[in-house]
Amino acid sequence: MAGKTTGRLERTAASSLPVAGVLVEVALPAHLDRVFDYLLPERLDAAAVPGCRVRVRFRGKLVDGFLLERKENSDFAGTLQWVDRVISEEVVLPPELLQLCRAVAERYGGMLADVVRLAVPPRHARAEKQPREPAAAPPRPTAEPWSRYQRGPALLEAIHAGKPARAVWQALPGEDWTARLAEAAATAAAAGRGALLVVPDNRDVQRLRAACARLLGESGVVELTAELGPEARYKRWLAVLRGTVRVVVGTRAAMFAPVHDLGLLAVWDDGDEMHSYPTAPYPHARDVLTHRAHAAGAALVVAGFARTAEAALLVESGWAHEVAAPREQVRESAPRVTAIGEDDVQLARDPAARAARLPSVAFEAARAALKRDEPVLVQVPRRGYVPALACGDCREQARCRRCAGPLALPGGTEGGQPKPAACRWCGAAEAAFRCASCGSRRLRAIAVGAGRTAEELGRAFPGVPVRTSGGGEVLDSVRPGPALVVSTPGAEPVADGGYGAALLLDGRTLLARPELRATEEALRRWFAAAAMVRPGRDGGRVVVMADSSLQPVQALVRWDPAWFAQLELAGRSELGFPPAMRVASVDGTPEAVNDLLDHLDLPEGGEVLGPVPLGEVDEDGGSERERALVRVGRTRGRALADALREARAVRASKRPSDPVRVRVDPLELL
DNA sequence: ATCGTCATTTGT
DNA sequence: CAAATGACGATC
Repeated sequence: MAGKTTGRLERTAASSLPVAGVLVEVALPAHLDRVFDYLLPERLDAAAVPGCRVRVRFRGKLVDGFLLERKENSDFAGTLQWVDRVISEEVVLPPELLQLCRAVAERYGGMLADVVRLAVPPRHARAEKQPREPAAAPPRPTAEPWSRYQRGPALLEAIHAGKPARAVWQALPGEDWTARLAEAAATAAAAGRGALLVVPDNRDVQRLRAACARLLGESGVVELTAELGPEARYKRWLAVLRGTVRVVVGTRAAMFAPVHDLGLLAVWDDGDEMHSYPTAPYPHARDVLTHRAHAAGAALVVAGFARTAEAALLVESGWAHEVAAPREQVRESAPRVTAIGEDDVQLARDPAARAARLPSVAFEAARAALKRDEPVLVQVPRRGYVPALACGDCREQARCRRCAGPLALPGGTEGGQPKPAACRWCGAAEAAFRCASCGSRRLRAIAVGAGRTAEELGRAFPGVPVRTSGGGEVLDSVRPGPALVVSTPGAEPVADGGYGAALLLDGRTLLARPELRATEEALRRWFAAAAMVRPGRDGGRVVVMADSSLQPVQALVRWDPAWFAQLELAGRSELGFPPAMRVASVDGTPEAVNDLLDHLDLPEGGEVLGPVPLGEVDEDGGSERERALVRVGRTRGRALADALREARAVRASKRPSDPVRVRVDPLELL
């Protein structure tokens, strides 16, 4: 190979392993998702370490890429281009990380370059100059707090022993889950291994990082999120890559973090859709961590106050053990939950509460908590989540005649007609609205959210401070003492000592949503809020505005997330939905979707559902999009991903065509 | 995608 | 007969 010539100037190739396999970092069509060979000049021989970044000429232009391997020969028949330069000797794509990226690309039928882009942050030269200090092993924390859970101490013991324990952890209501996960991470670190903890959002990252820092010291843990900014992000990522820090806390952006000697991976609240990466190939933190645990022989903890059908499947299939507290312990810790259905609604007698139109049970629960100087959490739908309605003439807010809750348009259609207005609290439909103050029959949409609810509640409890959290302004915590805390789901501030009561006002609407995961999602939000309320024996109460005969409501009342997750999983199995089946969605113009399906070599036993219109119809109705679902048995997932990748590659190699979006395990099916 | 090459069409 | 347009197809 040495002495090979180019047209103009002669260069000498490295004497040993002169061929470099390079993954180029440019947007390429699907059929070009592969490694390209280049010739390595002698002068770059020492610097060209597999895993480093290089610059090469591709399509005549200089582009960045990753040197994946060095070899003696190339299969390429044409003349190889030269590697232009080695950008940095830092090995940013070590073999284990490359393997992970490959596995994820295969799992999702996506392109390796797309996954690598998610896994390796953009380079920032200055960040590479930081010192490399080795991380010291911290002391092992006590496993005592975990003894409330069956198999809890055993889990920590396994983590310490470096065994690949796999657990679905059902956190007890009121549990300081950040402290528990920090203990688990510190246990791994004490054994000289690394830990990666993935949580839904930035606020959780901050809390969990602080909890870890208490056990590991400020330098013993690092946070990785997308919000960090290029330099800080790369700097911290490098510290992880170099093994300078053992424990990583982050959002989904951290799911590929190259933690050394992985001993523990954990995902908190895996039902939160923030765990799903919104860019191709749309990997999900739970799935990626599951794979990593398997590949690295590390322990895995899938945790939450609620439980997803996916977590239930991990338990049911015997892949993971359940780490949960005995029933008595659950009953001890849980608040008392009351459901108020459509038929049970009774307005409070208290004139102030009547003015705020609060049901009496909710009013009493709140008043009792406030009397004990405890804060009350009020969970309301996200702003703009459901457009509320007002009288079209006098602008007074439109009210349910049964319970006086706010009326809203549920959205969606029923028999071709838009659904009539319905109460946001009790769910009763209102087909013939008549304004209580002026008698008008006209309705107009208004934006109602936490602000309005807060105002109304304030009137019902004069003198009690009202705080709101959600939308642009999310509170991290509230001080102990009487207060009304109005929050949208997911934005609930932490209350030291817990809330005295929680009112979950969005019941029916949440449950009525058409999505596959609507029920699971509603229950997940309720559990998250209710878990912040003090135990029932200390007076803690939760009032949920939903019919007590519904299964998710029963699950909340009995505090049994596992039971509901099992039912949900059984239901999905019956319908042939994930996670019981492996499903991929194919979105695009009707032509594009059909074209891809034509090229698809469907795995054995697979079937195509649809395509169906995707709702969002264009102004002129011309370029509406469609979605088809492709479904195979759970064990055929890999075959489906391969078939989808192949179909896209064949399609892409032909003339430029409309793009299709393919998602394996999409969060929402329709 | 984007940029070549080569064939075909179009203009004078 | 040259310039302009367009269809492949390769991209190390």
